[in-house]
Amino acid sequence: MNISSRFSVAIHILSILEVNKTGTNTSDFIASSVNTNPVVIRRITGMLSKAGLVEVKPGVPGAKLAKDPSDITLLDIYNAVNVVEENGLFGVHDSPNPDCTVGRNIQGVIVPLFTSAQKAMENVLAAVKLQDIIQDIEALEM
Amino acid sequence: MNISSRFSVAIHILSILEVNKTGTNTSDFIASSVNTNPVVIRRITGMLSKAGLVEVKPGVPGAKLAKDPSDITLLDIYNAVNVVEENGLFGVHDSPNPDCTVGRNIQGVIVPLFTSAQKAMENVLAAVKLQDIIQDIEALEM
DNA sequence: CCAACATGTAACTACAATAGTTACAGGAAT
DNA sequence: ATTCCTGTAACTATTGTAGTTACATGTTGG
Repeated sequence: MNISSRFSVAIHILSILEVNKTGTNTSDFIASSVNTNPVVIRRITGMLSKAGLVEVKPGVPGAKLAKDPSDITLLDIYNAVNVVEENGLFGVHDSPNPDCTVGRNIQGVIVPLFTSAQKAMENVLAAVKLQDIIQDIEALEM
Repeated sequence: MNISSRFSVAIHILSILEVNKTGTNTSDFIASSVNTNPVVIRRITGMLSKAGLVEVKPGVPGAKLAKDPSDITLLDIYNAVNVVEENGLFGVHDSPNPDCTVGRNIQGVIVPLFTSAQKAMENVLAAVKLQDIIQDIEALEM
């Protein structure tokens, strides 16, 4: 299992919108950079739009960032593309047997642990801004 | 997407082995506590056995912990049941276009970030011992 | 005003992982 | 030798992902 590449593709899309901000970034153009189908790009761009990260209008070619890159965190993007449910990173078997000491208590014990493990991961994402990604990309081009 | 419930089931299994250490914990018995099929339990127990966390022999009813509960961390269990590849929590789209500034650099930028996010999550798991789980379960019974 | 072009989205396919199930081979012990 | 258990192969159903085709809808320049 892994977290859907929608997340990494979304970061890729937003990076292009900033790096190539003077150009017209159509789904076809972005798709050729990501190396996928334009419909995949439009689907993800739609999610980013609903989350208020991107501005895009039917019929009007190209998309633009709706916010400054320093106001967008990786966690914002991660939430936008709906790759992991809130407190749902770890699957938990349901309906354990209440007639067993372990069965009737296991969920209450592990769910908070799973939640805090997930939060620790998400906190790392929250600490990185799109701006940092752009800077890293441009630094690699020097 | 979520991380397979094999992980939570494995924690459940190991907890039973400790809490009911004086009894004979067959796959049928454990399955009735987890509320699943005995084969599912045997599959997971097999993984835990390969990882050296459990002792089980063909033909001999029941399984036993191979280590002290204070020497088993949730990370050990997580690794044993193979729910997430090393550095593979986040899926990354492959073959982005090298003719594009973003395309040729995006992977180099995001992979280390993904790795550190994953590690942060795994560090939380590493900090919890099976012994802690057992204590929490028993505390809830008081 | 309409032709050309882009976005939005439904519908379908292929593929992989998960979880449950049946069936049965093989080991252990009374 | 019978009985019970573990190990495992094989199959199913379900779900999520990613790619693709097709087409309706919206915009704009000539």
